[in-house]
Amino acid sequence: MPAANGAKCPAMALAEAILVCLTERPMTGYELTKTFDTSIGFFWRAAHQQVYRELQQLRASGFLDSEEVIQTGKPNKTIYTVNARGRRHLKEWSRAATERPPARDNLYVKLYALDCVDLAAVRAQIAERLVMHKARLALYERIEAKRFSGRINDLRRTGLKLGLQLGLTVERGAIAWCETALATLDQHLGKALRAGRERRQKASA
Amino acid sequence: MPAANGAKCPAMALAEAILVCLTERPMTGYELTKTFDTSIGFFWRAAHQQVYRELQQLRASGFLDSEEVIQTGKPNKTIYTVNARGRRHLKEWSRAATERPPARDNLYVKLYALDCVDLAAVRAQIAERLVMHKARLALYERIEAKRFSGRINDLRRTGLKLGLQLGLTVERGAIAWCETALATLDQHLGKALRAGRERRQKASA
DNA sequence: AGGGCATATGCAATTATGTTCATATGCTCC
DNA sequence: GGAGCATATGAACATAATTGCATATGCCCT
Repeated sequence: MPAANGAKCPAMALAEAILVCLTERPMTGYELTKTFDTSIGFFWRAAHQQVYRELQQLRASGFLDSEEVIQTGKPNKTIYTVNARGRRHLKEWSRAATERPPARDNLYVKLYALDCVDLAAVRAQIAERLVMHKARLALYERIEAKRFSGRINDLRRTGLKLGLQLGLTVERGAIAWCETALATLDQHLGKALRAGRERRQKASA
Repeated sequence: MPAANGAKCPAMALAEAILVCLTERPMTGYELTKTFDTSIGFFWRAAHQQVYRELQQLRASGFLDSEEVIQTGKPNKTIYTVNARGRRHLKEWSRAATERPPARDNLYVKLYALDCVDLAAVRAQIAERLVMHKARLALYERIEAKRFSGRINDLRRTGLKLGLQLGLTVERGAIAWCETALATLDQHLGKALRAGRERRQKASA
């Protein structure tokens, strides 16, 4: 299989997510992995095994240069840098249309057949989501206040700010929805509880 | 490999998405495929090949009963029904915690390194998304008006309405964000245009 | 002395998802 | 008479993502 393919720009976007991270600064696989746990990890997750595998492929494709750094006391590390070809590839890839990916959220599937699920369990799952969305929102707000409060001129940070704003919008919407959903489900659960109490009273009468 | 596994409830949720569809009514693979193009397809997509493959596995796992219907003029069809075991499995599965899946949207990756992309192309992609989100919102609003306007009592339709409300929230947020993003990018593109004009004027002077 | 964590990397296997190709009939439209 | 669509199904291949296993050192805490 030839490594070089100029024209074709397929999906496989973990590769591009890594390239994009490395345009900020050269990094090791280990550092990249930590990035996929935090910043870019907000919308794209990858385990360290995936990162290392993809790095090798990107180097084989000629998009990355690598430099091994000998260390004492710790294992040696390899620092990867996006080269000119990698940057060209990224710009080319950015021109390809982006499809909106489907949500593929198990919670939505459960919602789709609410009469077939364990209602109390699903309620609890939505409550957990609410906590998570609130935590995420608080985090995004902290980042906004700390790093994106003033006027922003450079393009790089403009993109990051837009991403952050998208995150804020998504979390706020999700929080509002969770609260509505919990209220709605509680009505149904209350009904079930009352019905259960009545049955038990009749039985004991 | 044994088909029966009571305790284990792994991810693999296309299977559950199909089960959930079939709890509404028994269907053929062909009908299911159409469902994955519309209603459940709003958040979970699957091609007919995936659907047929999964149906066979679900039948092998003992979650579905199947009945072949001989037809003339058209190919014969197989109608699948969720049996008691399938329903038990679904209820059991509904109890497992749901992780929020990562967005994995290429557009966000491009946003993440806005200084490395083709800015005009990305702007155009956001504009396309805006059109798509507006169309989707309009569709959801039509569905809401037609099928979920009055009071809803049964659990099944409550779940669907909650899903619809989530969709409305998501699309409205996305539309607002796209409009902000386009305005922001236009400032940068305007700047670049003006700079280009100045360069050309100096060159011709 | 042993447990756990941070650093640093990677192979192998499995699961999940997506794409290409294949088949077969009858209808309608041009 | 051919193009294209609706009906109806599936094998085989290809890509992507997750999970289990594996290694190695130094530090801190108990």
